[in-house]
Amino acid sequence: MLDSVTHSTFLPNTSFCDPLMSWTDLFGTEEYYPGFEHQTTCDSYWTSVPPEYWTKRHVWEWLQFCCDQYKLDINSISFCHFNISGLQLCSMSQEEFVDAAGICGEYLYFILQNIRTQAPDSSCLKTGSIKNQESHSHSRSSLQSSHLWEFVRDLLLSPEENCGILEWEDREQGIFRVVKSEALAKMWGQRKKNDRMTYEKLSRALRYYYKTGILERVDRRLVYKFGKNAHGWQEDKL
DNA sequence: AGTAACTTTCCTGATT
DNA sequence: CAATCAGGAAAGTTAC
Repeated sequence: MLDSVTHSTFLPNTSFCDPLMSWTDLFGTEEYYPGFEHQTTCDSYWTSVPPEYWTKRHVWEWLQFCCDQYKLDINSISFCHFNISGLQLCSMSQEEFVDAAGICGEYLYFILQNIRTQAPDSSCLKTGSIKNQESHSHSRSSLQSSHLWEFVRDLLLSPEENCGILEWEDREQGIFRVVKSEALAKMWGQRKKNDRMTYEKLSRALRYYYKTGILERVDRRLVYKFGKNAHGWQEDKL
């Protein structure tokens, strides 16, 4: 399960202050978190907000991020144990992490402790502070590294940004419909800073996912289904 | 620096 | 007819 994750990935010298990773990337727009950010396209970094101040939603997004980033098995995580604020998260012992997420719990605990020690670290704050966000806006953003299927998934899961572009056809089975194809393409293009994106091209990329089991073919126009290798979309796991 | 994975671009032809 | 689907091919990009 964790063969792709070696312990060295989480050694203390591993930086969790990745300067390419923004708070927005991890936690979405400021609409959810009016207390943290005030710029619409802010690029300040998530380490600028200590985990103690995270909301439940932040905690959930962080778990998802860890699964995506470190290839942890999302199915081994009991999300109901993590329906808690950042403050509560920080008060959890390593044993409690293991209880809630098995072997992944150990890694999650370790990652969290790294973030906690690095979030107030001056070098992180220096590079990650809101004041310095302008310089980062010119650097490579991990927005560009987000995969298409994750972008689609996250859009599906955030009605505020969705604007009726995507909608669930069958929530349990992970079947969804592209309602506004051109709008979807435009939004994807926006994320990739590519104004030549079209639904034609986007759908070609989606079709490649059939091969890898991220998506499954549905014999209906503009309808797709998450495959067994897609994760993070299931309602009861959120 | 090299490679593999992923995405974009373009295309031909089929289907709705 | 216009939009979408299916993939092949190849080039471009990103992550490691």
